[in-house]
Amino acid sequence: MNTLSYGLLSLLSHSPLSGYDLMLRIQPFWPAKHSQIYPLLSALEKENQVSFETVSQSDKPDKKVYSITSKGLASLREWLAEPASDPVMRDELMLKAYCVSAVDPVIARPLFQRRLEHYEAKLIRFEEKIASIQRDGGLSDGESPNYHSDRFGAYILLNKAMMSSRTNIEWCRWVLDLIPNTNENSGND
Amino acid sequence: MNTLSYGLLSLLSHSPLSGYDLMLRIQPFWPAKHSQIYPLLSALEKENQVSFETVSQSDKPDKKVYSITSKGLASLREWLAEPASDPVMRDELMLKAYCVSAVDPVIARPLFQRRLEHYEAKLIRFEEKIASIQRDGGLSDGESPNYHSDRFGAYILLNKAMMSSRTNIEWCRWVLDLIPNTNENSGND
DNA sequence: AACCTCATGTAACCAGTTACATGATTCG
DNA sequence: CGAATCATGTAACTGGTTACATGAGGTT
Repeated sequence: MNTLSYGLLSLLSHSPLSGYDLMLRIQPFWPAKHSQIYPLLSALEKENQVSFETVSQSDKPDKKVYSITSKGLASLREWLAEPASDPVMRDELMLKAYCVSAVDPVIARPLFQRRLEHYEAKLIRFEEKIASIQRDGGLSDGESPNYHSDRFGAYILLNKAMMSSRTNIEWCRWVLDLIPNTNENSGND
Repeated sequence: MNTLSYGLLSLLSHSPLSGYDLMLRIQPFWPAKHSQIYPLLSALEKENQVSFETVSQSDKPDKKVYSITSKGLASLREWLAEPASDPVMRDELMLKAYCVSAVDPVIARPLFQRRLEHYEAKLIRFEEKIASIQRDGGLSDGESPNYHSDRFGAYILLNKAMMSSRTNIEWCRWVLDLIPNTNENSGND
Protein backbone atom coordinates (compact mmCIF):
# COMPACT_ATOMS: atom_id res chain seq x y z
CA MET A 1 0.00 0.00 0.00
CA ASN A 2 1.64 3.21 -1.20
CA THR A 3 0.49 6.80 -0.68
CA LEU A 4 -1.47 6.96 -3.93
CA SER A 5 -3.47 3.86 -2.91
CA TYR A 6 -4.47 5.61 0.31
CA GLY A 7 -5.31 8.69 -1.72
CA LEU A 8 -7.73 6.62 -3.80
CA LEU A 9 -9.31 5.23 -0.63
CA SER A 10 -9.58 8.80 0.67
CA LEU A 11 -11.56 9.90 -2.39
CA LEU A 12 -13.73 6.77 -2.25
CA SER A 13 -14.53 7.44 1.43
CA HIS A 14 -16.80 10.27 0.24
CA SER A 15 -18.55 8.55 -2.67
CA PRO A 16 -18.14 5.68 -5.16
CA LEU A 17 -16.21 6.68 -8.30
CA SER A 18 -14.89 5.13 -11.50
CA GLY A 19 -11.15 4.80 -12.13
CA TYR A 20 -11.44 7.55 -14.69
CA ASP A 21 -13.15 9.92 -12.24
CA LEU A 22 -10.59 9.08 -9.54
CA MET A 23 -7.82 9.94 -11.98
CA LEU A 24 -9.37 13.34 -12.75
CA ARG A 25 -10.19 14.22 -9.14
CA ILE A 26 -6.87 13.28 -7.55
CA GLN A 27 -4.86 15.55 -9.91
CA PRO A 28 -4.84 18.71 -7.73
CA PHE A 29 -3.55 16.82 -4.68
CA TRP A 30 -1.45 13.96 -6.05
CA PRO A 31 -0.89 14.06 -9.82
CA ALA A 32 -1.16 10.57 -11.38
CA LYS A 33 -1.92 9.12 -14.81
CA HIS A 34 -4.60 6.53 -15.50
CA SER A 35 -1.85 3.99 -16.22
CA GLN A 36 -0.78 4.20 -12.59
CA ILE A 37 -4.27 4.22 -11.09
CA TYR A 38 -5.94 1.27 -12.88
CA PRO A 39 -3.39 -1.34 -11.68
CA LEU A 40 -3.61 0.01 -8.11
CA LEU A 41 -7.40 -0.28 -8.16
CA SER A 42 -7.07 -3.92 -9.28
CA ALA A 43 -4.67 -4.55 -6.40
CA LEU A 44 -6.98 -2.83 -3.89
CA GLU A 45 -9.87 -4.92 -5.16
CA LYS A 46 -7.89 -8.16 -4.72
CA GLU A 47 -7.19 -7.15 -1.10
CA ASN A 48 -10.90 -6.37 -0.57
CA GLN A 49 -10.13 -2.74 0.27
CA VAL A 50 -12.53 -1.71 -2.49
CA SER A 51 -15.29 -3.39 -4.52
CA PHE A 52 -16.68 -2.48 -7.92
CA GLU A 53 -19.74 -2.89 -10.04
CA THR A 54 -19.93 -2.39 -13.79
CA VAL A 55 -22.33 0.38 -14.72
CA SER A 56 -23.72 0.64 -18.25
CA GLN A 57 -24.21 4.11 -19.64
CA SER A 58 -26.35 4.90 -22.67
CA ASP A 59 -24.42 7.98 -23.80
CA LYS A 60 -20.89 6.89 -22.76
CA PRO A 61 -18.91 3.62 -22.52
CA ASP A 62 -19.48 1.28 -19.58
CA LYS A 63 -17.52 2.03 -16.41
CA LYS A 64 -16.40 0.23 -13.28
CA VAL A 65 -17.62 2.11 -10.24
CA TYR A 66 -15.48 1.45 -7.17
CA SER A 67 -16.66 1.69 -3.56
CA ILE A 68 -14.63 1.52 -0.37
CA THR A 69 -15.26 -1.57 1.78
CA SER A 70 -15.31 -1.71 5.59
CA LYS A 71 -11.80 -3.17 5.41
CA GLY A 72 -10.72 -0.23 3.24
CA LEU A 73 -12.21 2.24 5.69
CA ALA A 74 -10.34 0.54 8.53
CA SER A 75 -7.04 0.86 6.60
CA LEU A 76 -7.84 4.51 5.97
CA ARG A 77 -8.38 5.18 9.69
CA GLU A 78 -5.10 3.47 10.62
CA TRP A 79 -3.28 5.54 7.99
CA LEU A 80 -4.86 8.76 9.28
CA ALA A 81 -3.52 8.06 12.77
CA GLU A 82 0.07 8.06 11.48
CA PRO A 83 1.92 11.37 11.00
CA ALA A 84 1.85 12.69 7.43
CA SER A 85 5.22 12.60 5.68
CA ASP A 86 6.77 15.91 4.61
CA PRO A 87 5.39 17.52 1.45
CA VAL A 88 7.44 17.23 -1.74
CA MET A 89 7.45 20.19 -4.10
CA ARG A 90 9.36 20.13 -7.38
CA ASP A 91 9.17 23.34 -9.39
CA GLU A 92 11.40 23.91 -12.40
CA LEU A 93 10.82 27.67 -12.04
CA MET A 94 12.63 27.62 -8.69
CA LEU A 95 15.73 26.12 -10.33
CA LYS A 96 15.52 28.71 -13.10
CA ALA A 97 14.95 31.54 -10.61
CA TYR A 98 18.22 30.72 -8.85
CA CYS A 99 20.32 31.40 -11.97
CA VAL A 100 18.00 33.89 -13.66
CA SER A 101 20.67 36.63 -13.61
CA ALA A 102 22.56 34.58 -16.23
CA VAL A 103 20.13 35.83 -18.88
CA ASP A 104 18.70 39.14 -20.05
CA PRO A 105 15.55 40.48 -18.34
CA VAL A 106 13.79 40.07 -21.69
CA ILE A 107 14.28 36.29 -21.32
CA ALA A 108 13.61 36.28 -17.57
CA ARG A 109 10.35 38.24 -17.37
CA PRO A 110 8.15 35.83 -19.41
CA LEU A 111 9.07 32.99 -17.03
CA PHE A 112 7.39 34.79 -14.14
CA GLN A 113 4.70 36.39 -16.30
CA ARG A 114 3.51 32.95 -17.48
CA ARG A 115 3.54 31.62 -13.95
CA LEU A 116 1.55 34.61 -12.75
CA GLU A 117 -1.15 33.91 -15.35
CA HIS A 118 -1.14 30.22 -14.41
CA TYR A 119 -1.90 31.02 -10.76
CA GLU A 120 -4.43 33.73 -11.63
CA ALA A 121 -6.42 31.18 -13.66
CA LYS A 122 -6.20 28.63 -10.85
CA LEU A 123 -7.30 31.16 -8.24
CA ILE A 124 -10.51 31.90 -10.13
CA ARG A 125 -11.39 28.18 -10.31
CA PHE A 126 -10.71 27.67 -6.58
CA GLU A 127 -12.80 30.68 -5.59
CA GLU A 128 -15.69 29.40 -7.69
CA LYS A 129 -15.50 25.94 -6.12
CA ILE A 130 -15.44 27.35 -2.58
CA ALA A 131 -18.48 29.48 -3.39
CA SER A 132 -20.29 26.40 -4.74
CA ILE A 133 -19.53 24.39 -1.57
CA GLN A 134 -20.86 27.25 0.54
CA ARG A 135 -24.02 27.45 -1.60
CA ASP A 136 -24.61 23.69 -1.35
CA GLY A 137 -24.22 23.80 2.42
CA GLY A 138 -26.45 26.82 2.84
CA LEU A 139 -23.54 28.78 4.32
CA SER A 140 -22.97 32.51 4.09
CA ASP A 141 -19.66 34.01 3.02
CA GLY A 142 -16.87 33.15 5.50
CA GLU A 143 -18.92 30.45 7.24
CA SER A 144 -17.32 26.98 7.25
CA PRO A 145 -18.88 23.52 7.03
CA ASN A 146 -18.94 21.54 10.28
CA TYR A 147 -16.04 19.15 10.96
CA HIS A 148 -18.44 16.20 10.70
CA SER A 149 -19.91 17.41 7.42
CA ASP A 150 -18.74 15.48 4.36
CA ARG A 151 -17.89 18.84 2.73
CA PHE A 152 -15.30 19.65 5.41
CA GLY A 153 -12.34 17.95 3.70
CA ALA A 154 -12.90 19.53 0.28
CA TYR A 155 -13.53 22.90 1.93
CA ILE A 156 -10.24 23.07 3.84
CA LEU A 157 -8.31 21.80 0.79
CA LEU A 158 -9.82 24.39 -1.51
CA ASN A 159 -9.02 27.12 0.98
CA LYS A 160 -5.39 25.97 1.10
CA ALA A 161 -5.24 25.99 -2.70
CA MET A 162 -6.78 29.47 -2.79
CA MET A 163 -4.40 30.86 -0.18
CA SER A 164 -1.38 29.33 -1.93
CA SER A 165 -2.46 30.73 -5.30
CA ARG A 166 -2.79 34.21 -3.84
CA THR A 167 0.67 33.98 -2.25
CA ASN A 168 2.19 32.79 -5.51
CA ILE A 169 0.50 35.61 -7.44
CA GLU A 170 1.86 38.11 -4.92
CA TRP A 171 5.36 36.62 -5.25
CA CYS A 172 5.32 36.63 -9.08
CA ARG A 173 4.26 40.29 -9.13
CA TRP A 174 6.94 41.17 -6.58
CA VAL A 175 9.61 39.41 -8.66
CA LEU A 176 8.42 41.10 -11.89
CA ASP A 177 8.81 44.47 -10.13
CA LEU A 178 12.42 43.57 -9.30
CA ILE A 179 13.36 42.53 -12.85
CA PRO A 180 14.29 45.55 -14.97
CA ASN A 181 11.65 46.18 -17.62
CA THR A 182 13.64 47.32 -20.64
CA ASN A 183 10.38 47.47 -22.64
CA GLU A 184 11.98 45.72 -25.62
CA ASN A 185 9.22 44.84 -28.13
CA SER A 186 6.69 46.73 -26.04
CA GLY A 187 3.09 47.14 -27.08
CA ASN A 188 2.81 43.84 -28.93
CA ASP A 189 -0.25 42.39 -27.15
CA MET B 1 19.59 16.19 -19.77
CA ASN B 2 16.75 16.05 -17.26
CA THR B 3 15.50 18.80 -14.92
CA LEU B 4 17.75 17.78 -12.04
CA SER B 5 20.81 18.06 -14.30
CA TYR B 6 19.85 21.64 -15.14
CA GLY B 7 19.30 22.26 -11.43
CA LEU B 8 22.88 21.19 -10.74
CA LEU B 9 24.14 23.51 -13.49
CA SER B 10 22.03 26.29 -11.96
CA LEU B 11 23.74 25.87 -8.58
CA LEU B 12 27.17 25.63 -10.21
CA SER B 13 26.53 28.87 -12.13
CA HIS B 14 27.05 30.73 -8.82
CA SER B 15 30.10 28.90 -7.50
CA PRO B 16 31.98 25.59 -7.76
CA LEU B 17 30.66 22.91 -5.39
CA SER B 18 31.25 19.25 -4.53
CA GLY B 19 28.63 16.61 -5.28
CA TYR B 20 27.95 16.38 -1.57
CA ASP B 21 27.38 20.15 -1.27
CA LEU B 22 25.17 20.13 -4.37
CA MET B 23 23.09 17.38 -2.81
CA LEU B 24 22.60 19.40 0.39
CA ARG B 25 21.86 22.70 -1.33
CA ILE B 26 19.38 21.46 -3.91
CA GLN B 27 17.12 19.87 -1.26
CA PRO B 28 14.80 22.88 -0.68
CA PHE B 29 14.07 23.28 -4.40
CA TRP B 30 14.36 19.80 -5.88
CA PRO B 31 14.77 17.00 -3.31
CA ALA B 32 17.31 14.39 -4.49
CA LYS B 33 19.56 11.79 -2.87
CA HIS B 34 23.31 11.55 -3.44
CA SER B 35 22.73 8.28 -5.34
CA GLN B 36 20.87 10.24 -8.00
CA ILE B 37 23.26 13.19 -8.14
CA TYR B 38 26.67 11.46 -8.44
CA PRO B 39 25.82 9.58 -11.67
CA LEU B 40 24.36 12.76 -13.21
CA LEU B 41 27.55 14.68 -12.40
CA SER B 42 29.59 11.96 -14.12
CA ALA B 43 27.35 12.26 -17.18
CA LEU B 44 27.60 16.07 -17.20
CA GLU B 45 31.36 15.79 -16.95
CA LYS B 46 31.50 13.39 -19.91
CA GLU B 47 29.49 15.92 -21.95
CA ASN B 48 31.88 18.72 -20.86
CA GLN B 49 29.02 20.65 -19.23
CA VAL B 50 31.04 20.63 -15.99
CA SER B 51 34.64 19.97 -14.99
CA PHE B 52 36.05 18.92 -11.63
CA GLU B 53 39.23 18.99 -9.64
CA THR B 54 40.00 16.80 -6.64
CA VAL B 55 40.56 18.86 -3.51
CA SER B 56 42.38 17.37 -0.51
CA GLN B 57 41.17 18.40 2.91
CA SER B 58 43.14 17.89 6.13
CA ASP B 59 40.18 17.51 8.49
CA LYS B 60 37.73 15.82 6.08
CA PRO B 61 37.92 13.29 3.20
CA ASP B 62 38.99 14.44 -0.26
CA LYS B 63 36.28 15.89 -2.48
CA LYS B 64 35.63 16.48 -6.16
CA VAL B 65 34.80 20.13 -6.71
CA TYR B 66 32.73 20.69 -9.86
CA SER B 67 32.65 23.89 -11.91
CA ILE B 68 30.36 24.81 -14.78
CA THR B 69 32.06 25.08 -18.20
CA SER B 70 31.24 27.60 -20.93
CA LYS B 71 29.32 24.81 -22.68
CA GLY B 72 27.36 24.20 -19.48
CA LEU B 73 26.56 27.89 -19.16
CA ALA B 74 25.33 27.92 -22.78
CA SER B 75 23.00 24.94 -22.04
CA LEU B 76 21.75 26.76 -18.95
CA ARG B 77 20.89 29.87 -20.98
CA GLU B 78 19.02 27.83 -23.61
CA TRP B 79 17.06 26.08 -20.85
CA LEU B 80 16.19 29.42 -19.20
CA ALA B 81 14.67 30.65 -22.46
CA GLU B 82 12.13 27.78 -22.46
CA PRO B 83 8.95 28.07 -20.38
CA ALA B 84 9.14 26.36 -17.00
CA SER B 85 6.95 23.26 -16.67
CA ASP B 86 4.14 23.30 -14.11
CA PRO B 87 5.11 22.76 -10.49
CA VAL B 88 4.42 19.34 -8.96
CA MET B 89 3.36 19.22 -5.33
CA ARG B 90 2.68 15.95 -3.53
CA ASP B 91 1.58 16.27 0.06
CA GLU B 92 0.26 13.29 2.00
CA LEU B 93 -1.45 15.69 4.42
CA MET B 94 -3.71 16.90 1.59
CA LEU B 95 -4.91 13.34 0.96
CA LYS B 96 -5.49 12.88 4.69
CA ALA B 97 -7.24 16.24 4.99
CA TYR B 98 -9.82 15.20 2.41
CA CYS B 99 -11.07 12.28 4.54
CA VAL B 100 -10.19 13.66 7.96
CA SER B 101 -13.83 13.56 9.10
CA ALA B 102 -13.52 9.74 9.09
CA VAL B 103 -11.62 9.93 12.39
CA ASP B 104 -12.05 11.58 15.79
CA PRO B 105 -10.72 15.16 16.24
CA VAL B 106 -8.26 13.70 18.76
CA ILE B 107 -6.63 11.82 15.86
CA ALA B 108 -7.05 14.68 13.38
CA ARG B 109 -5.62 17.61 15.36
CA PRO B 110 -2.02 16.29 15.73
CA LEU B 111 -1.75 15.97 11.93
CA PHE B 112 -2.17 19.72 11.51
CA GLN B 113 -0.40 20.58 14.77
CA ARG B 114 2.77 18.76 13.59
CA ARG B 115 2.61 20.45 10.21
CA LEU B 116 2.19 23.83 11.88
CA GLU B 117 5.38 23.25 13.91
CA HIS B 118 7.18 22.05 10.79
CA TYR B 119 6.42 25.31 8.96
CA GLU B 120 7.15 27.49 12.01
CA ALA B 121 10.63 25.99 12.22
CA LYS B 122 11.18 26.47 8.49
CA LEU B 123 9.99 30.09 8.63
CA ILE B 124 12.59 30.96 11.26
CA ARG B 125 15.40 29.51 9.13
CA PHE B 126 14.22 31.38 6.00
CA GLU B 127 13.94 34.69 7.83
CA GLU B 128 17.47 34.25 9.18
CA LYS B 129 18.86 33.50 5.72
CA ILE B 130 17.13 36.52 4.17
CA ALA B 131 18.55 38.72 6.92
CA SER B 132 22.03 37.32 6.27
CA ILE B 133 21.77 38.01 2.51
CA GLN B 134 20.70 41.57 3.27
CA ARG B 135 23.61 42.01 5.72
CA ASP B 136 26.13 40.64 3.18
CA GLY B 137 24.82 43.00 0.50
CA GLY B 138 24.80 46.02 2.79
CA LEU B 139 21.04 46.35 2.33
CA SER B 140 18.56 47.72 4.83
CA ASP B 141 15.36 45.88 5.75
CA GLY B 142 13.02 45.58 2.76
CA GLU B 143 15.70 46.54 0.23
CA SER B 144 16.39 43.93 -2.47
CA PRO B 145 19.61 42.95 -4.25
CA ASN B 146 19.95 44.19 -7.82
CA TYR B 147 18.84 41.86 -10.63
CA HIS B 148 22.44 41.57 -11.80
CA SER B 149 23.77 40.79 -8.32
CA ASP B 150 24.66 37.13 -7.77
CA ARG B 151 22.51 37.20 -4.61
CA PHE B 152 19.34 37.96 -6.59
CA GLY B 153 18.37 34.33 -7.29
CA ALA B 154 18.78 33.15 -3.70
CA TYR B 155 16.98 36.25 -2.44
CA ILE B 156 13.82 35.79 -4.49
CA LEU B 157 13.75 32.05 -3.70
CA LEU B 158 14.07 32.63 0.02
CA ASN B 159 11.29 35.18 -0.11
CA LYS B 160 9.04 32.69 -1.86
CA ALA B 161 9.85 30.07 0.78
CA MET B 162 9.15 32.60 3.54
CA MET B 163 5.83 33.68 2.05
CA SER B 164 4.74 30.07 1.50
CA SER B 165 5.67 29.12 5.06
CA ARG B 166 3.60 32.00 6.44
CA THR B 167 0.61 31.02 4.30
CA ASN B 168 0.89 27.40 5.42
CA ILE B 169 1.13 28.45 9.07
CA GLU B 170 -1.97 30.60 8.66
CA TRP B 171 -3.82 27.71 7.03
CA CYS B 172 -2.84 25.16 9.72
CA ARG B 173 -4.03 27.52 12.47
CA TRP B 174 -7.27 28.16 10.61
CA VAL B 175 -7.88 24.40 10.22
CA LEU B 176 -7.06 23.74 13.89
CA ASP B 177 -9.68 26.35 14.84
CA LEU B 178 -12.26 24.46 12.75
CA ILE B 179 -11.52 21.05 14.32
CA PRO B 180 -13.41 20.61 17.62
CA ASN B 181 -10.98 20.62 20.52
CA THR B 182 -12.40 18.03 22.93
CA ASN B 183 -9.43 18.65 25.25
CA GLU B 184 -8.90 14.93 25.77
CA ASN B 185 -5.55 14.46 27.57
CA SER B 186 -5.25 18.22 27.99
CA GLY B 187 -2.41 19.89 29.86
CA ASN B 188 0.25 17.34 28.89
CA ASP B 189 2.84 19.68 27.38
C1' DA C 1 34.75 1.02 20.62
C1' DA C 2 30.48 3.07 18.79
C1' DC C 3 28.65 6.80 16.43
C1' DC C 4 28.26 11.04 13.57
C1' DT C 5 29.50 13.96 9.62
C1' DC C 6 31.82 14.18 5.32
C1' DA C 7 32.55 12.05 0.96
C1' DT C 8 31.78 9.06 -3.15
C1' DG C 9 30.00 5.41 -5.57
C1' DT C 10 26.75 1.19 -7.29
C1' DA C 11 22.62 -2.04 -7.21
C1' DA C 12 17.97 -3.12 -6.61
C1' DC C 13 13.68 -1.60 -6.22
C1' DC C 14 9.50 1.34 -6.39
C1' DA C 15 6.97 5.34 -8.27
C1' DG C 16 5.59 7.89 -12.14
C1' DT C 17 5.49 9.07 -17.27
C1' DT C 18 5.11 8.06 -22.04
C1' DA C 19 3.68 5.17 -25.41
C1' DC C 20 0.90 1.44 -27.21
C1' DA C 21 -3.68 -0.57 -27.68
C1' DT C 22 -8.72 -0.85 -27.93
C1' DG C 23 -13.33 0.72 -28.33
C1' DA C 24 -17.84 3.36 -27.48
C1' DT C 25 -20.22 7.80 -28.19
C1' DT C 26 -20.84 12.55 -29.51
C1' DC C 27 -19.95 16.74 -32.10
C1' DG C 28 -18.68 19.37 -36.04
C1' DC D 1 -15.46 10.96 -41.43
C1' DG D 2 -12.15 12.88 -38.32
C1' DA D 3 -11.53 14.73 -33.76
C1' DA D 4 -12.70 14.95 -28.84
C1' DT D 5 -14.22 12.93 -24.56
C1' DC D 6 -15.05 8.85 -21.91
C1' DA D 7 -13.32 4.53 -20.45
C1' DT D 8 -10.01 0.74 -19.43
C1' DG D 9 -5.99 -1.63 -19.77
C1' DT D 10 -0.61 -3.07 -20.58
C1' DA D 11 4.47 -2.27 -21.83
C1' DA D 12 8.59 0.19 -21.80
C1' DC D 13 11.08 3.60 -19.92
C1' DT D 14 12.71 7.39 -16.79
C1' DG D 15 13.00 9.39 -12.29
C1' DG D 16 13.70 8.78 -7.47
C1' DT D 17 14.36 6.00 -3.05
C1' DT D 18 16.40 2.50 -0.30
C1' DA D 19 19.96 -0.37 0.52
C1' DC D 20 24.68 -1.90 -0.02
C1' DA D 21 29.56 -0.64 0.15
C1' DT D 22 33.75 1.82 1.56
C1' DG D 23 36.55 4.87 4.08
C1' DA D 24 38.58 9.16 6.50
C1' DG D 25 38.23 12.06 10.55
C1' DG D 26 36.22 13.71 14.81
C1' DT D 27 33.16 13.18 19.06
C1' DT D 28 31.29 10.58 23.23
